Amino acid sequence: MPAAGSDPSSSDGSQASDNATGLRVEVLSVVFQVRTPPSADGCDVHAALCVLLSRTATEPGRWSLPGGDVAGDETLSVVARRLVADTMDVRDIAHLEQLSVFSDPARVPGVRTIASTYMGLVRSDSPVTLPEGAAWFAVDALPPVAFDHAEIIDTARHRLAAKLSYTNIAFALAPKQFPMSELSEIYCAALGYPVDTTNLLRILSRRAVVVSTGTVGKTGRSGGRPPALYAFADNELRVTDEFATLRPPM
Amino acid sequence: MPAAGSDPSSSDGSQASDNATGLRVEVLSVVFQVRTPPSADGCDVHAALCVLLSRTATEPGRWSLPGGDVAGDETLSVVARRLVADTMDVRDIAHLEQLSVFSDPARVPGVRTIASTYMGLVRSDSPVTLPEGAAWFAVDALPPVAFDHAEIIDTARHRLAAKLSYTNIAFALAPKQFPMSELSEIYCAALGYPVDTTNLLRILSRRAVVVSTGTVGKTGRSGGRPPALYAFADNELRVTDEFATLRPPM
DNA sequence: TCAAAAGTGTTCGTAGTACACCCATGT
DNA sequence: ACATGGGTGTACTACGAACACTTTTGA
Repeated sequence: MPAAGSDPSSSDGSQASDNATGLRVEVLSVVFQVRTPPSADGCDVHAALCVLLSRTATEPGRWSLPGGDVAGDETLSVVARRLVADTMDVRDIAHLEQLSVFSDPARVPGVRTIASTYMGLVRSDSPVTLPEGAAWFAVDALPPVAFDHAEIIDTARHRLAAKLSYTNIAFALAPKQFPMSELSEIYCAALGYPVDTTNLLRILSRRAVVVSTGTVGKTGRSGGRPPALYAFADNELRVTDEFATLRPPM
Repeated sequence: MPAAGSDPSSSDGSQASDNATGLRVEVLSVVFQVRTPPSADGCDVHAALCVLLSRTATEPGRWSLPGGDVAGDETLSVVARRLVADTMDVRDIAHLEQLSVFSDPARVPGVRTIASTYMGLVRSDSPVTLPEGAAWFAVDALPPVAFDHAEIIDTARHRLAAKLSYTNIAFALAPKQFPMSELSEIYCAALGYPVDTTNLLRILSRRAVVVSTGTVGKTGRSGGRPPALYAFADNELRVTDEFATLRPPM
């Protein structure tokens, strides 16, 4: 009733102590890379969308997302980057963006913990070497994961799929230069269904998302015409199809 | 390096004390309603997208978003609803969803405060009576606002505009029943540009977002044919145009 | 019967899909 | 020369924007 409003400096002591008695804020990151999944036992050796996970110390047999508690005077996106670099040795995240906050009081046992989550993308040609206890998993073949991390990964998958269709977000999944067929495979892996390479080029060209570099690549293992190499016009997120409908007049 | 991962129970004491020494989590809500703005001084007495603000205690002359610190074992969306109800007497938020987390260490002076923000929508026919020190402001005519609240409001505006074009989110802005012309005004107010009523009906009908109720309304002040009344098919958020492009085959 | 507002129908442009056909290279 | 993969061109479809025209009411 008193118009305390949102002014944080007007809060009284009882709330501050509430914090001190057990509110924890953790940052979790869903790091994606399109790569050949680890368990290439036989046939399907194609590229797949993979997530970065590490063995959980306290819950044997379960895997969890990289992250940790908030500390220091850093923006949370900086915290997310630092934690992934420290625990996973992954330092070249090409794009990082916020996902939801997960705040269910029962999401983890013990101290009430709120998770602020992020999605990070690593280019497919980025040479990552993981430390012990860390691994990539195809999103379609996840191991048992801790707490609500499966739900968080699912949120990230859907976010990525949605943004592929109306932004240039794939710049952070593809190498700096690439033949269109490779980009098509990346889209296919991230979306989960095939994409026509021909039309992909047309769409991305019209929107000026992708430009030709003029150079050509090497022809593949079994002959064929050498491909033209393309590159993304921007290296940061851009919305390329803002209004699906209800566009402003003119 | 040690695979602490994201397991919160594996964190050590230093981080917990870090929390205790001054990490605060606040929840802020951007509550929108399409209504006639307060300062109807003359001509433009049309409906506008308005935001709910209250006078700030510590920063005289500035207005701020409703909110407060996190306390108790509640999900943050419940906290947001409770805080708006307690401080603004607004209890019928038809839709509430998360916006971003704002975590710049310098966003408010004093104790480091992370803001988890929400957007709430109130139906245009909802009869709200605000307490002293609270008021609606047209988003195009905001008063001086505290801290980074202007940025938060801007984020909410853009989120709302985007979702109007690919979801049924307008169900939470419109009355339960309405003539199409009224819905058109609501879209116009929220988007900031005129919307063709004819085409709006066609689009929303095809997507089965809006259905005819069979009933007709009263004709307006200056004659005219009485309008058919429509209603939204759902009362919760639904994505109606998932893939702007790159649809799955078939 | 005239103005005002609602509803219907028509035309047009454009983006995206599907697919056939042509080109360049290695073996 | 032929298989293999890359690139170009051409319908076809569908959705949405714009706008003219008809219908129904109150004054």
